[in-house]
Amino acid sequence: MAEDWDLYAVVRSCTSVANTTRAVENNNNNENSSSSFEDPLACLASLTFEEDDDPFPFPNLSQLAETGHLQDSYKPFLPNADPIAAAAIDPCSSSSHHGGSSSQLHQHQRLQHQQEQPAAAGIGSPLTPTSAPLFTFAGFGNQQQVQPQSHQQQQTRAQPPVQTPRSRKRKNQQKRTVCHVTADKLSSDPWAWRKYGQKPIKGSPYPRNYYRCSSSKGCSARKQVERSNLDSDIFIITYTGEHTHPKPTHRNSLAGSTRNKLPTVQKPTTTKDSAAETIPTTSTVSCSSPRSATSLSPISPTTTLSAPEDTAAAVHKTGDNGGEEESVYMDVESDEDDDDLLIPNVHVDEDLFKGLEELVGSGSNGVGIVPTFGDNFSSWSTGNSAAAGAAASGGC
DNA sequence: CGTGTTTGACCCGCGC
DNA sequence: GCGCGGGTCAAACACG
Repeated sequence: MAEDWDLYAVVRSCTSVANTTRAVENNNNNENSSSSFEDPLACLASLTFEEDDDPFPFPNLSQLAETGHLQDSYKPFLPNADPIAAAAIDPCSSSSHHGGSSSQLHQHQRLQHQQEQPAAAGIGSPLTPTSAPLFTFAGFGNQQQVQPQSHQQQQTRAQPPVQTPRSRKRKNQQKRTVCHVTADKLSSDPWAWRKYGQKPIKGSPYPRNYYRCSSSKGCSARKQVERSNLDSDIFIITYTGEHTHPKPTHRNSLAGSTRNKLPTVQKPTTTKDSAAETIPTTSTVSCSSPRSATSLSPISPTTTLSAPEDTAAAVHKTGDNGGEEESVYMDVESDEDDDDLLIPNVHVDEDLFKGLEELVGSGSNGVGIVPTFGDNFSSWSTGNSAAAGAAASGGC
């Protein structure tokens, strides 16, 4: 079991975790972000974690891939991926995805546009739909430094990067990594995330969820998850801050993490138009948790799945898109100076989902098997919410 | 008891 | 300077 988990963890880690810093550096060296597209696994080389830090040294993905198992999973990330699918998830549209809503993202993206230099073709791809990286990994690989939007502003303001009492860094001052992932692959990373807030976003029917790393106190890593209002199948994950600790191998306690709470009917977050959907990125990731583990779904840690009504939709879309394009696009804003452990997208084996879907049935909520979003997404509708979540995030 | 989610209130960055 | 809106806090509650 443990081994199985490890495998998942490893795979996930490999697929998803990218060292921002290194990735950036590496990619910068390549200058040609597209290179990463061409070699989806290339990004793995830039994985962030030190061996010491990572209890699960990355296996030979290439080998795995050769075996075919991963190959299928990664197909989508391969160069030959279907362009159409790419278009579907066109990162470029990210700005549009948000609709005018997430201003930050917008700004961020705008900034990107502005600041992206020729060399930045990589993420730039997101700018060019046709060339847009179909998948996530490309994104990872393409992580590139983007000046936080407000750098300029910050300079002008000459505000000390001092944290406010609320430890709120100036907007855009933090490193940010934006990922676009499909619902079924939403969130999966080895870290444990704890939700600390949810806010309706103006202009977007979906609320934005705020998570902070709960693996370690004092860890400043945070992530925001919101649905694209243009494509409900796409989730926009924004990582900020850095993990100040190695990837969690296990959690001290699973209490609460595996709660089997019924989906709380999330009342519409006060916002006017907010549909109040909570994204289940759940946080909890108990990697070594026995229960979470594989027993349920080795899905991604904070996996997000689809909401009941969306469940089918999400699945369908996925299929429509060609299946699996994990369309994840991610761009990174970061300084190269630190060891970023920004969490990247994790790719969850599509086959797994397919299998689960089959088990559950398209219309079903997948009770007991496949975690699905509650009506509001705030919690797993299945009884295994936590487990699923754990699985999701921990790769268990 | 420890950890997680929910959610209203508050803080404050930012545009006007 | 003002107001909007995003980000965070923290109490209440749930779960194992």
